[in-house]
Amino acid sequence: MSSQYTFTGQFTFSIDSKNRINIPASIRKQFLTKDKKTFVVTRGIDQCAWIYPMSEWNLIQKELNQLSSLSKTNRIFLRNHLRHANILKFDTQGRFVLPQSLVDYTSIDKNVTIIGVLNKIEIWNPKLLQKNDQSDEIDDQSYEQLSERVNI
Amino acid sequence: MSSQYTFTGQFTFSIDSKNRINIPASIRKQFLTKDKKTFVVTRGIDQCAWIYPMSEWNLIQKELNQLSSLSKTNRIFLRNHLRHANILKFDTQGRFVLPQSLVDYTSIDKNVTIIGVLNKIEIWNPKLLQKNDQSDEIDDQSYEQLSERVNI
DNA sequence: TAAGATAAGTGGTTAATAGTGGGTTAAATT
DNA sequence: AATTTAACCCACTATTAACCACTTATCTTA
Repeated sequence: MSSQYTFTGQFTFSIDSKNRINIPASIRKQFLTKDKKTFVVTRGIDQCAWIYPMSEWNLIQKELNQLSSLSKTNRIFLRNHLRHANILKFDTQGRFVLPQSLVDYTSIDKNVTIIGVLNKIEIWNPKLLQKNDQSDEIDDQSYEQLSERVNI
Repeated sequence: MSSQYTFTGQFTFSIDSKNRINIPASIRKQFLTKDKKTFVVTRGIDQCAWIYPMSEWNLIQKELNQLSSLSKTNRIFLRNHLRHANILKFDTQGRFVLPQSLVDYTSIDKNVTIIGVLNKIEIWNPKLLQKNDQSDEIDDQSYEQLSERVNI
C-alpha cells in the first residue's frame, strides 16, 4: 500500500521557550481523520527532523518488523532508527513539542522552517537549510541516474 | 501471528538503591490488558536487558520450540536465552526490580537508558550504549543489503 | 475598498501527571 | 526466631499537558 499524503510548500515559524512548534494550518488540514492528529517525529537522514502521519509510520514499521534481531546489522539498524522516533499529538492550538534530543540534533534555536516533502514533513533550522542548499548541489551524473527512475 | 507491540523512543531514568527501574509512562500505557502488567526480562544479545510483554514472550517461546536440541548451536542458544529469563510485574508506581544477575550483565550502576524497539524494550547503561553507537556503525555494504529488503 | 468577522500564530498560567525517594508491613529463607 | 527479601504505601518535586488570552493575518460582505 502506497502513501496517501502529498505534502508540499515551505513555511517559516518560531519555536517557543517550551519547544513548541506550530504546524502550518494548511498542512495540518491535510491530515486524514484516521490519523486523528497523531504522528511520529524522528531524526531525518540530514540534519533535520522528519514528521510522518501515524498511518505512514505504520507502513514503515511493518517493514521493520520483518527484520530478525538475531542479525547484528539488523539490531543496530532497528535500535538507531526506532530510538529517536517519538509518537506525538498536536495540542488544541495545533502545535507539538519537539523533544529536546531533536532540538539538539537539528540545532534549532529561534526559528524553524517547515517543508512538505510528499509523505513526510521536514523541520529545519533555517540557516542549516540554506547552507545545505548551497553545498549539497546535485551533480549532473546523479541527475542522470535519477532520470532513469523518476519521470518528471 | 505477528507482534502486537510497536515500542519506540528513548528515555533516560535512574535506578535506585533497591535496583528499581521506572518504565516510562508512555511505554507502560501501551501494555495490553491481557498482559496485565506481566512481562519477561532476559539477557539481550548485546550488553543490555530485553523486556517482552508476556504475550510477546509466548510467541518467541513458540519459535524457540522449533529448534532441535540435536544441534549444539541450538542447545547453547536456547540455554542462554532461557536461563536468564525472569517473569516480573510492575509495582504500583510502575517500576520493577532488575534482577542482580542482569544488573551485573548490563553493568548498570546509576542511570539507565530505556529504548523501545518494536516488540521489545531494551535497558542499557547509557555509557555502553554510547560506546556501541560509535563502534558499531553500519558499513555501506550492509546498508546496501538492507535496502534490498526494507524500503524506507 | 473599508469594516467586521473569522481563523491563525504566539505567549503565559494553572492543573494534572510522572519520576523519585524512603519507610512500613508482609513474606520468605535459613 | 532472626534475618533478609520483596511487596506495598505514602509523600515530595519536576515535568508535562490542558487551558486561557492576546495579537496578527486572512477572508467576507456590504
